[in-house]
Amino acid sequence: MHPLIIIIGPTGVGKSSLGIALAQEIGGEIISGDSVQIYKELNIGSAKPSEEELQLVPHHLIDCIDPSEPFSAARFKMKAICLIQEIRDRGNVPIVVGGTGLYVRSLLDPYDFAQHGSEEIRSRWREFVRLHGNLALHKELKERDSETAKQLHPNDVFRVIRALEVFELTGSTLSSQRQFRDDEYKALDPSILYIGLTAPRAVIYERINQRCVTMLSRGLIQETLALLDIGYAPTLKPLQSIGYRHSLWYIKGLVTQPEMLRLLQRDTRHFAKRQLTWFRRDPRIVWYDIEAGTDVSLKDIVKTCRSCQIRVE
RNA sequence: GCCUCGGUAGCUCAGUCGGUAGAGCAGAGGACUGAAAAUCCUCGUGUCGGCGGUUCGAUUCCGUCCUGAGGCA
Repeated sequence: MHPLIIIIGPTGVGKSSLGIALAQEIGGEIISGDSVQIYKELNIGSAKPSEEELQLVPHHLIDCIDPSEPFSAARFKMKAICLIQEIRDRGNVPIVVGGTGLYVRSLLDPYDFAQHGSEEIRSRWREFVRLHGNLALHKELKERDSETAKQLHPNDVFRVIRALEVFELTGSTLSSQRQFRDDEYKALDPSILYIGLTAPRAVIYERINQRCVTMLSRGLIQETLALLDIGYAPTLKPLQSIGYRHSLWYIKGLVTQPEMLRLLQRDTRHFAKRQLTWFRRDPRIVWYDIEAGTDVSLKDIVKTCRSCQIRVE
């Protein structure tokens, strides 16, 4: 048996605490599937579990990468797969907890991140866009990989450049390297339990609004200032994420604090909606509504664990 | 009580020299293969405050009533 539990869901529904409770219940170790909590120093804004919570059960891939170090879905996949094996070897149950859809999905479906990235190639194309515009860039891709070009909107410069980069690096098209269609979901091994945590939209939004207020009172802006003090550049990728981006606007004097809060709340809500869009179409997820009460969910989940032969104490 | 200015999409408002209306914000749906908390696409019918009148036709003009803000008593 190769037990694995995955907990996903929109931001702020309580994935972390469910993960911890479940890990304590069945002897699990947590692997974070979150693209921001992985960074050190980013605590308040990433809603990282507290020191005390992190002590309760073993946590991995959380609070472990320097904010200046580039990270990616590819690196996540590599590390997470090793960790899952190690945890199983220890006789524990790996529990992946996180809201970063691509990261989590990369563990379940045959995503091929084989082609290495090249910052040099990317910046060359970025310069091309600056000079000739989105449409010209898209045309370049069309000439090399019309299949992928058809799937990408010319304004999605980010992905168009990635496709051009892959072509340049490998000499073959991204479309020919695809191993599955995006709407294909591989059947899961019966010992994998894939849990989605959710709530009515209004509840999710209310929790988010409240959590943003709490983040500010806990010192989100001070945390961001401290990062700058240490010497981290405001242009670093992790500092462009929700919360830190907003703090930087405030610090630069672009917005007032009430305005910053408003935008922080709005962007977090939008983010939660995107997460739901991503996860909603995955038919393998078993959804639990937190309105039913987390305790009840936990009991149900443990029961489900037993019935699908996941080793439980 | 009188005068003035308002009452149009969930919110703030624009507009129609009379031919049933449109922006921003909020919201919704979707995409997603090495930045993914990123990046990107799509979506605006609402008794134009109520009731009458004029008109072929009124949200637009007139009357009246309700209602909000301000001013004068």
